[in-house]
Amino acid sequence: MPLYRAVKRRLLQAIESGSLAPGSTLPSERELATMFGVSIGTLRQAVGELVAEHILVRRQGRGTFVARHGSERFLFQFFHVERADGLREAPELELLGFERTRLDEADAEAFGLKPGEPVIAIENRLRLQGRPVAHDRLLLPAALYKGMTEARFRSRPATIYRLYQDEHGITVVRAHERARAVTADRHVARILGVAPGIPMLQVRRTAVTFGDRPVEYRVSTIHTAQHEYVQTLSRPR
Amino acid sequence: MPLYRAVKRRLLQAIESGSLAPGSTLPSERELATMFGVSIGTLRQAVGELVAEHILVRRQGRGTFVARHGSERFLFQFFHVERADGLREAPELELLGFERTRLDEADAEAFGLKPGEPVIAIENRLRLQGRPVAHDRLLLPAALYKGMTEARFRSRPATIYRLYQDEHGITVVRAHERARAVTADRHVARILGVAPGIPMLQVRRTAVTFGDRPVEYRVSTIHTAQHEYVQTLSRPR
DNA sequence: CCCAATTTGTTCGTATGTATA
DNA sequence: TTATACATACGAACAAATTGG
Repeated sequence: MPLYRAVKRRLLQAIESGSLAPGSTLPSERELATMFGVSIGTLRQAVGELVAEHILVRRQGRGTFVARHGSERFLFQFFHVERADGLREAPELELLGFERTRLDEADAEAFGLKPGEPVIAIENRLRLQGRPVAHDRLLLPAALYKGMTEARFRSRPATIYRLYQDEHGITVVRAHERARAVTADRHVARILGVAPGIPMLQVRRTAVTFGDRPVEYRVSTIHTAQHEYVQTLSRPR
Repeated sequence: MPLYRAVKRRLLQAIESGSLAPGSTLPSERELATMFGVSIGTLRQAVGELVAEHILVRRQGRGTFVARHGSERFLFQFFHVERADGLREAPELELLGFERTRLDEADAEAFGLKPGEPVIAIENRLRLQGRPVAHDRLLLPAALYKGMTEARFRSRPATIYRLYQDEHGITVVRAHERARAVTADRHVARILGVAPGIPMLQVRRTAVTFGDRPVEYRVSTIHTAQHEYVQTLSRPR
């Protein structure tokens, strides 16, 4: 294995273990190079890959930081519903339900966990421009979110992913999504104020942290009459 | 502007202008560095960015090449419908229609071009596991696809994007997509053999080449009863 | 099968530029 | 202004992969 990859691994371990917390500043490149016993060029190559993966952020004149959630930009990366005319806005979120339960067969399959696993189930309504647009159902493995309470969830200052990170040390690094068209069931129709049976976009997302460990499973049901689900694809990795 | 960016621009211009064709081999790094009058490190930095953008491909011991379409991987990058159980397969494609027409108001808006622009309109049916799963309607600016005929389109050996590249020198570098749930209209329902009115996933894609110039507009209508639309999201750029 | 030439990959180190506090 | 940090540019040396003889 190349030396710079070994350095990258050690940095990644420090981040995953929490000894380098999100938002914290790394030692300077010169110091890190000395610590690891490599040249500054090699150190920069290791850091460069972590920057490319959005795990670190470099700022000229200031330093290198462990990336954290919460920026506007990041929000839109994981929530990219916008009005058909292209207007983007942060969603307004209402907590409709919060309960502790256990994974049933179907959810366990989709989540990649075992049936019976204790989970926290959360239900949200999202509004854009004041109008209800989406319904979310979240499942969180209870074992990872010790001390999570409805009050805490309700009173969080920033985004959900930021809450995971700040309160539970969980950093979402990637998410897999699967989309399909469904008809609105009575439950969702009532919550969003639409007629049952109309077509809705259903997005099932599994969010993972380092090592592809699942940390959140979410089913979003989106009313796409006035809004659309957007993304950009680039050439393969 | 940093020197390596100037070098990158010159390389990019050579690719866009066609003097470096897709699939061709670049001169060695040492030669390029001499040609551009920069150090090999600076040359490598310029090439490195183009590699990161998937415009060039480096192979140790062999050389550096201008990337081309056509790999299986690339296909899946832009066509990512798979069976609900996760099975992935290349789609079987049937050409249903091929005609020359002009952009109407609505399509022009979505495509980012002027109404009345001459276009080639193509209609396809896609099958997976032998069953009709999606309907595509493509619009191509006729000005960019001179000499395109139905016979040529029908007899292409590889993917559509590869055809664009080989026959018309058009390299698709990125695509923007907007998804929504709709009800199947009579036309699409008949083609896919489903009941009119059932929910379908509609994906509208604009494919662009260098400089964000649109080169294809496509509306896919996907039957998501047995199949799903999949993707992976990573942290922000 | 091995060798030699070629090409990219990795590592090193130094010097200078630019942004920030 | 000064100090510190990352950014850019240079170039040398060796490693690893590939190709052809």
